[in-house]
Amino acid sequence: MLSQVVEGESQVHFRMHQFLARENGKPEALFYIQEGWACRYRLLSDGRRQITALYLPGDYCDPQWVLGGVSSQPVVAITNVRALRLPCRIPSRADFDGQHAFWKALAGMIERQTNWLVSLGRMTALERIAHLLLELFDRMRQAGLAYGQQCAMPLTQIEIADMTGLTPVHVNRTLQSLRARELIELQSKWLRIPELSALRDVFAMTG
Amino acid sequence: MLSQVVEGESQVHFRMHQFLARENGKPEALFYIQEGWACRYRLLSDGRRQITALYLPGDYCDPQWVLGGVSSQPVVAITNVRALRLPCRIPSRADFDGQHAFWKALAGMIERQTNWLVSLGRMTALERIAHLLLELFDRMRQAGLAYGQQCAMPLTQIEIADMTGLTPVHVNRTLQSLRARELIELQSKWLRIPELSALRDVFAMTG
DNA sequence: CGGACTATTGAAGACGTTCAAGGTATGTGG
DNA sequence: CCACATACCTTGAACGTCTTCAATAGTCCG
Repeated sequence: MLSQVVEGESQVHFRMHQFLARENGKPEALFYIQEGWACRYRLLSDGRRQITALYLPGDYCDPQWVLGGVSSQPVVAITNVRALRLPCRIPSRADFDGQHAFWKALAGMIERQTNWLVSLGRMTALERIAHLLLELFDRMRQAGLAYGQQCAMPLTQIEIADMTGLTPVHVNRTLQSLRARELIELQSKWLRIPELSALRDVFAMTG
Repeated sequence: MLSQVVEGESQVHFRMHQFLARENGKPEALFYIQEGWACRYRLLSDGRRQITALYLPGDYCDPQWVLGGVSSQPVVAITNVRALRLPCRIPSRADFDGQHAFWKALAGMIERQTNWLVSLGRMTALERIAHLLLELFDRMRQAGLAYGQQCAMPLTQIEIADMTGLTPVHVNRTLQSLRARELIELQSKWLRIPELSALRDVFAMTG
């Protein structure tokens, strides 16, 4: 149907490890993720990697592109991804709902990025990983992708390390510690949080 | 003159340690900083603090407020501050230049925040502080406030610690190391960088 | 001049890293 | 269906960066 292809809007697919955007290029499109996970990251010349954003179903990737900049960091698919390809500019003013939703999404991304700064700067390994898992579970729940107390968790421990600023070895030991305290169950890419409040007690945020 | 007070725009002053915004409140105004430094931060319940944004002359504080959210973090003046108080919404569409400049400012803040994630997550103390000082010098230069190879640097070592996720003690030792290598001169709130390229070589970024 | 905040120094200790090895899952082709 | 390769996970031991605690000196400002 032609009517579905409004302003170049169309559905696209990416395979695991495929790039949605490369660095130093003008992003050619804005993607509305419908299924799968992706992430933005930066590499240092000696191989150290820091993931700087995670895109889940329902997220725009990357919202800041509409502000007119370039994509200074690559975005890669963590799992297979199905997305809507949108024109890379501020949503039409006629579409008030869409515009409002988009600004809200951008504000949400900034808010999460700020929380992440606190996590990386001032939290211990245990707190960082608890914080990450809680955020992921919450976002999956808001996307309607949580089932009871569990949700999919496709990240490898290496990817968790690259998000939390730790080494894979220490991520492994920290996850074991969380498991031993019965705060999480995590196996075969599936996360279960028996008691949200118990996991939240791990870190001590004010406000 | 009445014509200078357009849409409630007016000049305001804040003294050192005075709040421009408190947490969990709807921000009442957007501030265009004309003079002085301010910062946004979060406190953990045990006293740990992480600064999550720094506002220098020429910056909007806080750009994300126009996206319609609440200010989830307090903003406090580091020095005395003189600012322009603007209505807290997206700049008028009639003012194309202003609008464009504002989006560029917002994009710049997001970009810096992203770089900060890399710094906190994957860089050593030496790299983090070199990175911070370079960013500050660069922003001061762009604001026309650098004189040759030097600029004002009103931050205390405690504030540097709260930005870089380190302890004040370690910040002190790391600064001494930078001084010993003759990469920086820093005394009485004044920073001099003899060779930008030498300081840049401290950290190894790709891209 | 006195008080408070900031900077500096030393020594001991903790958290996380590094290196290395072995074990477990997952997918692919024969 | 099994064999094999690759990636991921797990474990141990030694090490290093950064923290913590504590005490002293310096600076700013009323």
